[in-house]
Amino acid sequence: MKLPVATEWALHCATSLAQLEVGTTASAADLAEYFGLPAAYLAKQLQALTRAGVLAATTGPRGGFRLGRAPADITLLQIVEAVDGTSAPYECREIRQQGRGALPDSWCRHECILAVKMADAHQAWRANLDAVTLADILDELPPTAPARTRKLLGRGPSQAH
Amino acid sequence: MKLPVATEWALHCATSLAQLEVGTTASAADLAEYFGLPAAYLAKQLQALTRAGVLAATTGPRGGFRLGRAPADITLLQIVEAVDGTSAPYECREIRQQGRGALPDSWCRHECILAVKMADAHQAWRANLDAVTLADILDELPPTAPARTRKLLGRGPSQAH
DNA sequence: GAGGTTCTACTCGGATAGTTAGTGTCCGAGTCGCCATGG
DNA sequence: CCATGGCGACTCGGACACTAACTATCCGAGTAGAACCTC
Repeated sequence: MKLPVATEWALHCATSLAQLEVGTTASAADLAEYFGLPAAYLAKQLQALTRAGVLAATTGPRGGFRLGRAPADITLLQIVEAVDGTSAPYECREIRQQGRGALPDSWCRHECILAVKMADAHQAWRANLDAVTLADILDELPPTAPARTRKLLGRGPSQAH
Repeated sequence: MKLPVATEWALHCATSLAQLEVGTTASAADLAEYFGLPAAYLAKQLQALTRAGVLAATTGPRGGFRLGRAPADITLLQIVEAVDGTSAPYECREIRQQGRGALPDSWCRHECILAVKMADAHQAWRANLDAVTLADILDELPPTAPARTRKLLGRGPSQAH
């Protein structure tokens, strides 16, 4: 059971984008340079986050990614499942109904107790991540962090003239 | 994040072995036929369970696997981590200290808050599985299940003469 | 008939190939901003 | 000087190779049991 490495990338990128002024964007290349990551592969993950509604993408010059919802409405679970998928790690293949010792159907009216317990644990994991929002994360950062992030990463909308 | 298919095998094999009389063993080939699984690969997983102390192995004729401890002292977590390893699914690679936006060391005195939250969720998952023992599972099975399992799978110690 | 010995067959255990999912990369479609041009 | 049209560059989006882990398999070391032989 191993989460993709990109999970960490997604969490940090979302946290950084949450620190920018509303209306401000950062391109995939900017974020890649900011964290020292492969740009193309990071872009792939940001696309997944966009499909999930966590981020919103704008094309063209001065375009890039920004948060798709308010930080208080984005949970860590949504970010993790956007890049890793929503399927449960334990998949019951009903081996109790296979082989020489296959149980009769009458014994399988209820779901396999082992699968239930594994699903319960997974739900506990999900609930734990779903209880933490990006707003909660921002509260834990040093007060000077947003200003620093904006300086190094932020890029405001067209402000010429 | 995906658990190996062998996780289900391990859980069901341990549950079945827990239903046998004490002193009774079942070989890897027996269990493989009982569940309709590839024998050699299943044996590899049973070896892992043996290394973890969940099972105990006996070689030679009439040998095989049996529970290494009392069912009440074996938790689902021990079985799962025996086959999947104990490493956490989320591995923090400290990308906050890499790239253009690398944070200074003074900001990294505490562990990354995101890594903490991910670790918390993993611990919740582990605690959930560690709270369920094989004895708990046996209590949930139909009363007639152990007799059936013993009949189809069990193979008592030498009873010749 | 009893004991010892040998032998066989069965067990686990680790080392060796094949296949799927994650990782990394590339190129193309679309869009916004800038610049030159004309009024 | 201002409005407009065209152009260019930058952006995301999806399609194509490469690597690591899980899956599957084989053969070898060790041991308990049984058969056999001897006394």
